Amino acid sequence: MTKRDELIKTAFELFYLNGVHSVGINQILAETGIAKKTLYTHFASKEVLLEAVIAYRDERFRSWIFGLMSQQSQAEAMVKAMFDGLDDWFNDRVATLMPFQGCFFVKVNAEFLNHRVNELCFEHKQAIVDYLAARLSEHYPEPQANQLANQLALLKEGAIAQAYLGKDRQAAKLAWNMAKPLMKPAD
Amino acid sequence: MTKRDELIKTAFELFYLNGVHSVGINQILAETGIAKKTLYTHFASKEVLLEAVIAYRDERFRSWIFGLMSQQSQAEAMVKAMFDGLDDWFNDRVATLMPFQGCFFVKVNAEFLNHRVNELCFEHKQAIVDYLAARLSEHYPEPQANQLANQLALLKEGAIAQAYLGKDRQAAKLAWNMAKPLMKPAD
DNA sequence: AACAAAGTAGACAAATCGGTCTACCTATAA
DNA sequence: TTATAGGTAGACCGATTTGTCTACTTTGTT
Repeated sequence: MTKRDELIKTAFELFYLNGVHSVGINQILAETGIAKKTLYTHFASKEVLLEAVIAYRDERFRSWIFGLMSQQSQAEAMVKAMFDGLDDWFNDRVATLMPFQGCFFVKVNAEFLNHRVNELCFEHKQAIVDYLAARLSEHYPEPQANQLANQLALLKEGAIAQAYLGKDRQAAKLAWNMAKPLMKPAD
Repeated sequence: MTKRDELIKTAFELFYLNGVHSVGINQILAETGIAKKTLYTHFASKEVLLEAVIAYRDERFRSWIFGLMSQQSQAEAMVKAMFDGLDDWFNDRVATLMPFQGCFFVKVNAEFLNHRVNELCFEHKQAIVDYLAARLSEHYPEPQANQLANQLALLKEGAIAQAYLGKDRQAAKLAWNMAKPLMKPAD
């Protein structure tokens, strides 16, 4: 792992747990044992580092969840794979992600206003809705496929919120119980 | 309005928009025109001020939404009142709240870890689930009433998340569409 | 009238922030 | 061999942070 990757990974862990503004550059350096100059040769500023961290988490999260969903060809099985994946995440059975501490993008988004990172966080969420809509459009006519994608995205966000702040680690199962009847009409 | 209340209100507005750690004490003082010493006679620290701000928002939000829900005696009408209220909130038709910028408690919670404010944010969310469960227990047997309360809370959190980060101001309507069939079994 | 509480204005301290810089040390590739 | 890139250690800068303090003024109550 390059120094650059080490910095991104450690910065993500600290940002995810404590928030972006609570974590100083010096804390990241102390944790990694990397010199300050090295950080600033790879990243022009803390903000640029944060953008790289967002891209890192985005890639990791999406390839994980899309990997699960892409293994299923049927619409209902695909959606179930998503909620089963969330259930694994909430209960710390996903090694590739960190121990569950809510949604990183929701957290980062909360600390900024009218900022570039807000757009990056939005794009992550939008990418998931887009994937859902694209997959569902093979099994449902429009505009049902699109509406269903939005319903499922709402259930997914609700599950994450309830699992984290609501401390309900079973929230993914509850969400799937509500999602299942929505899938019935077609498929 | 006392100086103390002015400080709480302005601090809330700034924290809500920009995040707690992004807003300095001096910024709150400049906005209110109040002297620094006055702030520290009312609040021992920024943290104590934040706790007062959380209590302020908690009281405002709960009395608003419970006020809407308590006007309805039927279970379905009560729940619809909640989602109608959320729809008004998302679309800035609620004067008593601020222009919609997501959930304050979710945002504050994101900036802290293993901290007293995390507990206060949790308590706010729990109070709403508790109210829902109590009202529903008059119309549904246990454990259905309790499960329904958790389902509705998940839909509410999902709607807030989608309305804010997902930029879907119609999310409350979508959530109510999913909530409505859940109410049918009894009532 | 007098006293206590609450207010203002702002200097100040100590710590921390992001970011720059110097001086030196590898490692690799031309 | 030698140049170039990437690395370390850490002093340093200016700005900003929370919080304290002094000196003075206003306000309300007894």
